[in-house]
Amino acid sequence: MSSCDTCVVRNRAICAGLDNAELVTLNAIGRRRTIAAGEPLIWEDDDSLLVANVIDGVLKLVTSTEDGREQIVGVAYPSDFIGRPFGQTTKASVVALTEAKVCVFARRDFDRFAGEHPALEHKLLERTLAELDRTRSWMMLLGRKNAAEKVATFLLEMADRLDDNRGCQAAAGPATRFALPFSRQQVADVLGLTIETVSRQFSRLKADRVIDLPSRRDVEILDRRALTAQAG
Amino acid sequence: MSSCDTCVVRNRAICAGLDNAELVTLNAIGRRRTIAAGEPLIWEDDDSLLVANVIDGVLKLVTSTEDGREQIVGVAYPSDFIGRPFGQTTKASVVALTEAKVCVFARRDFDRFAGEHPALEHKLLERTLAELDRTRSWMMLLGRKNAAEKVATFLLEMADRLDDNRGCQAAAGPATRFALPFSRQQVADVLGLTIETVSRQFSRLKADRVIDLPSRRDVEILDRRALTAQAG
DNA sequence: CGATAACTTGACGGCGGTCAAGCGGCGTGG
DNA sequence: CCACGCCGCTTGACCGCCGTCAAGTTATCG
Repeated sequence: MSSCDTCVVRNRAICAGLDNAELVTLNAIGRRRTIAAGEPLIWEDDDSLLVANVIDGVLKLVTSTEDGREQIVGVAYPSDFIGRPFGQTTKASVVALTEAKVCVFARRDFDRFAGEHPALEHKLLERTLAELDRTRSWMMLLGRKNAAEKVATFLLEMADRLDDNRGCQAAAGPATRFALPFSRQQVADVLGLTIETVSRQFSRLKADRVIDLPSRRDVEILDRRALTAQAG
Repeated sequence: MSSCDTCVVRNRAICAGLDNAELVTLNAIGRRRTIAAGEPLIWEDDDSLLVANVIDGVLKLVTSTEDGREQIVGVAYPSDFIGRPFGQTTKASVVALTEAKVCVFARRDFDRFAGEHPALEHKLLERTLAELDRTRSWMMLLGRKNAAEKVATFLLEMADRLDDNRGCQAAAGPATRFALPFSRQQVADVLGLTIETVSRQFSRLKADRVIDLPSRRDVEILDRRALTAQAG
């Protein structure tokens, strides 16, 4: 049963402004889909056929050059919107990093629905503006920060973003311990580094007792102050 | 006289969807302003008090670290929208690169007007989505391209973007000769390089007869094919 | 014509990329 | 239950690109 009634991101996603009648209409043109970790939802340079809301899980937006270099240009968390409405082609592939649940729409249907529902477009606009802000601050990181600063900034951002999805745990501020949804290679692809450099920076931070790495995917921030100081 | 009637970007900016009555209202809350080259319009971390449409000229959006490193995160050309509606603070300063004419609005006034005019919000959404696409492809450049590829990509993009503003010259395709609105340092700040590296890449391209540099600010593309090949 | 800022060019070194080997956790199969 | 292999990750050695520092050159403007 794929009803908006039971949707866990009902009040956070762009659907938040819609009334029940509108939700019924939206429900009729969308459908839920589960994507296994590592599976793509949208291919780079595809005709932009799909858009979607993330219900659960984490996905990456990635662009690559012909010779195989990759750059992760965005990460989508629950309640985030993915895809490119009102456009011809998407410039990035979307791939699930964890098992993910999404609510997908054919772009044509979504475009039409959006055109008739300004409240939805407004939500989408706010979200897009916020994403643009985040992307721009990431440009600063890519263009002007060194490896140590990149990794420190990354860990702090992960603590913030993953925290948002811990549900109702007393709005406890940023997490100090979390499971990375990224492999080392994917961290490298986010930061514009190589896997070896990322690994060395992680090891250094662990040796300096700024973080602990209880397992490959788990991170515990031991000294947030030190990490912030290194973030540039 | 600052009327929309005579506005040269009337049909390209986000105002394009508005009828005459709406324009009168918009006209009432906005005013034209001229900014000298090098002068700021918006300061980083300011309360987001202003938004604006670019009428003429080129402006940079720039973020900087406490220790003075700069990264240009966007460039605004005529008909582009600048500023951050619906938000608290802006994350970037806006500074004119050339003398610039803009149509400025108090953010509060603009937010209200936008809320009442879905057609305007729709235009703004399309524009923001396009800017996000461009920004993401720039992340690829910053994170994964080397100096030669960065400079080649930059020159090709400049040829395209500046071409858009040559007016009605028979839609002649990308320009082969143009005046950079950037100093060498600003090119470096766009590409995440140093001024010396930019200068060396320019010199190399000139020596290889891929481009000519008739003066400091002027560029002529002699061998577009070679430049494209080097863009990665 | 001189002062100043913008740019170019050269010498050099370090950060981070490349290549390669070693490690370790986990799943599979004997 | 243990042996084995695989894959992701770590670590080391080396080197090249590009940043840094410094000097020289060219435009621009009083």
